[in-house]
Amino acid sequence: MPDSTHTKTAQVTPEEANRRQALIRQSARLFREKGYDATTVRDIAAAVGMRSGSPFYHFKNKQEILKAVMEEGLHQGFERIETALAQAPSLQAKFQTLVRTQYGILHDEGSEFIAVLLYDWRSLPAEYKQEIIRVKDRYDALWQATLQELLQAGVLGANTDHDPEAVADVKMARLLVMGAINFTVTWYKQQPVPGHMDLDALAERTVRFFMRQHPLTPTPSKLGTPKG
Amino acid sequence: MPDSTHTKTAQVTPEEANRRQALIRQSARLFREKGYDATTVRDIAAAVGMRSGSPFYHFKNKQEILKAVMEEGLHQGFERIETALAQAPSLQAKFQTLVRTQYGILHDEGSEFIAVLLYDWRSLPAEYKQEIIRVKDRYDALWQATLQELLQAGVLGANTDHDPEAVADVKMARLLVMGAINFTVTWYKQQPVPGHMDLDALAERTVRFFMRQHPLTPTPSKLGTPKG
DNA sequence: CCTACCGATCGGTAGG
DNA sequence: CCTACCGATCGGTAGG
Repeated sequence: MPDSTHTKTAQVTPEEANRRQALIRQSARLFREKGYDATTVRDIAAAVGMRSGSPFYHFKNKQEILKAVMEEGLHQGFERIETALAQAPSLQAKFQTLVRTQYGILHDEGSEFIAVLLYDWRSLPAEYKQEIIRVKDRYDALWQATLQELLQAGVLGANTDHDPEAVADVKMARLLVMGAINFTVTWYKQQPVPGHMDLDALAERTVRFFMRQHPLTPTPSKLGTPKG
Repeated sequence: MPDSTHTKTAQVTPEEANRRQALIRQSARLFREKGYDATTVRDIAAAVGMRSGSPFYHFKNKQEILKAVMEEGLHQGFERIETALAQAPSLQAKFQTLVRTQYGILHDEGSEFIAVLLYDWRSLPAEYKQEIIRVKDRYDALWQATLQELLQAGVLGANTDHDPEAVADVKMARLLVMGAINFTVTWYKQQPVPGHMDLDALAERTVRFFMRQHPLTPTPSKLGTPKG
């Protein structure tokens, strides 16, 4: 239908971009639901009203669709988190909005991209992984910076007997906190039931578990500190 | 080779049990490495020195192999955790051994079963899921009991302004702590490099992040408590 | 547990 | 983007 001379690397029509976006969105939904391997290209084509071979007009192969889903998730997520952080009035609010935003990214309807990244990372070819990691590093850096501030302020985690400057400690805190939150993709499910814990409640409980209301005066450490 | 009249539901020879165990072990290794879907029955057969059709002498289908892998993991894990808890001299030691043991279960060589459960849960048919969940509930109960004690003692998490009796709080704490630990399957990798963080160090850092050395006197809550 | 095999599915392509 | 199709792979089975 598009009569433009599309040489694939040249410009794409807005119409083509739309179709491509539809494929990415529906693929994310299907991957999240059944997994990358269990989703066939035929499933994806059917979800956007195409015939089985047509997705390959937009993507070289199935793996490129997966890569596109993950990139979309990281870009959307980065923007959402950056915006949220910019509006937070305090350090405590930064953490709260970080957690709440991440839960939205993971669990909002139509936002299945990052869950797919978490679930189907193994299915991504090694070459593609490198490209995605580069974007993911920027995403993680937003977390890292905020968590470092929280550690320095002495309001994150159960103790203050760590060196708040130590990158290793900040990184460990990030991996544990993000791990706890990201792992909710395996057990949390939104439900429109009155008594059910919604994303606000989930975020509030998470924040309360990880963040102190008031800074602690450092307690004498009972565990030996390895060196230095 | 086995000349016994094996009617499949009747008794199995020790030799058959051995072969079955070998299939489970090698399947776990392959599933962990490549994922359930990406592992073929031919891969599994080759790993134990069988021909492609022979695993079906021991298992009705591929999904039953997955189920067996998960069951094996839960049984082994339950025993390891139960034993470890029984030997812990104090409440603090209980948490430390719980965390360290879980890391062993997730990352020890030859202990890929639970990682497969975490990674490939989606691939398990619904009927099988129910059976596995029954065993998993007992496993989680060991954690739940210990975490409840820790919350009551006021040494777990960043705050004490929760009701230590509230089951919902204990459950949330368990999901967050186990989530953080279980999520390490996505980023932690054992390496025999001198400077590399080993499982002991990983456990120590985790414990230090989640557990206070000394109980806190309850701080006045700044967040509104929803009801009651 | 092997041999020999099948039916179905699936990613991907040629040619318009 | 459709039509028509292919080559390969894969889970699973019959029959010994």
